[in-house]
This record gives sequence, C-alpha cells and structure tokens, in this order.
Amino acid sequence: MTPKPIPRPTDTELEILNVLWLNGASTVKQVHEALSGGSQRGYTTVLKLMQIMSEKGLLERDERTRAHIYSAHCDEEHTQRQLMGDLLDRAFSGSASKLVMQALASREASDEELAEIRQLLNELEGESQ
Amino acid sequence: MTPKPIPRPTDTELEILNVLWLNGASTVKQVHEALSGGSQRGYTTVLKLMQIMSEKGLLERDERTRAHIYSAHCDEEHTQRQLMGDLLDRAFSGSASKLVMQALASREASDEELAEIRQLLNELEGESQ
DNA sequence: ACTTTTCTACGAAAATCTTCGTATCATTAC
DNA sequence: GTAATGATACGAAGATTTTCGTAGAAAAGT
Repeated sequence: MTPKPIPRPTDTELEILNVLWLNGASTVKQVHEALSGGSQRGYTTVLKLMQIMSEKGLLERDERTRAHIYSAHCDEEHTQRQLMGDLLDRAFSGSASKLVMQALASREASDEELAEIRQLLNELEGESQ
Repeated sequence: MTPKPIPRPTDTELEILNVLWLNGASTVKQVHEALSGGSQRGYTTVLKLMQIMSEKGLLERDERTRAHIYSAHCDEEHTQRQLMGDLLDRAFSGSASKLVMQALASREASDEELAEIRQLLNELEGESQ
C-alpha cells in the first residue's frame, strides 16, 4: 500500500542530481561528461548509479529513445528542503534558528545575501500573525 | 604527514555524538541506555560503533578506568558548522542565503527565533565593513 | 552484409557502515 | 579461591554504496 518513500540521496547521487537540475533532462553520456571535471568515474559507473537511482525513485527515465533520457524526479528546492529538514532534526534538534546561525557564521554571506535574508525575515514576520 | 582529517559523522554516529554532547563524557553503557529510546541496538553494537569512532578521531577515550570513558572530540557547534558547510557545498552551491531561505521556509521558526536571527544579521552587517 | 561504434544490462567485486555473537579479561561477591 | 558479573576485544556476517568489466543489442558507417 505504501507507494514509495523516496530516500534521501547519497553524496554521489546528489552530484548527479545537481547536473540534471542544472542542465535539464540528460542522457548518461551527457551526465558523465558534465561530471568529468574531477570526479573521474567510469561511464558504466555513472550508468549503474543512474539506473539504481531510477529504481529508488530519485530519477525518471524515458526509454523511448535509444539513449535513455533521465530527469530528476524531485525538483531542486524540494530536495534542498528534504536535506535541510533532515539535518535540522539530526544535528540541530529541530531548531531552525540555530542552524541559520551556524550557516551565517560558517560562511561569510555577502551583503547582498544578507539583504535577501533580511527581506525574507520581514515577509515571514509579516505573515506570522 | 597529514595528521588526520576527521570524517563527517554518519547518521548513526551523530546519534551517539548527540548523547555525548547532551550528557557529557560517558561510558558505553550510559550511551547505550540513553539511546535505548527507540533505537534498540545491542550493547556490543554501540560498543563497536564507539570503538570505530575513536579510531576515526570522532571520539576520545579515557582507558584509565575499567569502563572506558568516551567523549566527543569536536564540540557540537564545530560539528554543526562542518555538516552545514558540507550541505551548503553539496546541495546549495555554497549559497548561504539560499540555504537559510529553505531552512526558514521548511520549518516555521517562532517569532523568538526570527528575532534572534534578525539580531545576528545586524551584528554581521555591522562588522562586514 | 559486416564491421565499428554506441548504448544498456548484468553480475560481481571493493569499500564502508551496521549489526551482533563469542571469547576473554578484570572485578566483585561469596 | 572460585563463581558470577560486567566490561572490552575480536571476528565475521549483512546491508548499502560505489566501482567497473564484460556481454550483448541497436545503430551507423562503409
């Protein structure tokens, strides 16, 4: 009855998802080439990873063409929220503010970014009533 | 020559670290009991995990007593920053603001938390000059 | 047609993580 | 001193992730 709980992607899987989010639906070959900066995984390694990711529900596969075309099943923001929420629970006891503190402390955000965040805070505070 | 790069803790290892941060230095027995809410791992499983974590440099071990006493090698905030930075790079292309957005969007922060974050923003903006 | 190229499928090995049973050693209780 | 208890050490199995070699099917080139 449970349809399928899509698992949290592993580090390697996330690399592949990043390519697909950036470049859109792609063949294994395209992903392998896009990845080839540094990673240096064999072609069939990437193929196998993407096949398994399909089985897990992380990717979707269009088999109508000879070179199958893969795309991410979840969009980037959804996955970001999933990973965030996970980390939040596992390492921050669910406290978003602690997490935000560490994020801002560990990386110097640009003034632009700070302004963006401030903007978001205003919106949130507005609607919290 | 490279002394030892402490690896990112796995999910299970993080559970153990959380206990040690919360309760302070502890024996395996204490950790096992603290964990026993729900996790239901055998005693020797926890023992083995903690032994391996020591080898990895995640824990420190005081063997002077019969029941060895373990403590986290890194403090909680350091580890939080490590995990944050990692996620930032792997899933957010290093953009702290995007991450903060998702954090605030995916969990409703209380007004108190929002105020805390606003406070931090003010401090950061002040010192950025 | 047939040879070469370009794919997928499959299986299996290596690496890591998680689990636990058994052995063993030290301490305490009798 | 011997037995019972409480701890660590060790080894090994299971699960998952990552890797890739080989085989075979489909397409393209000649």
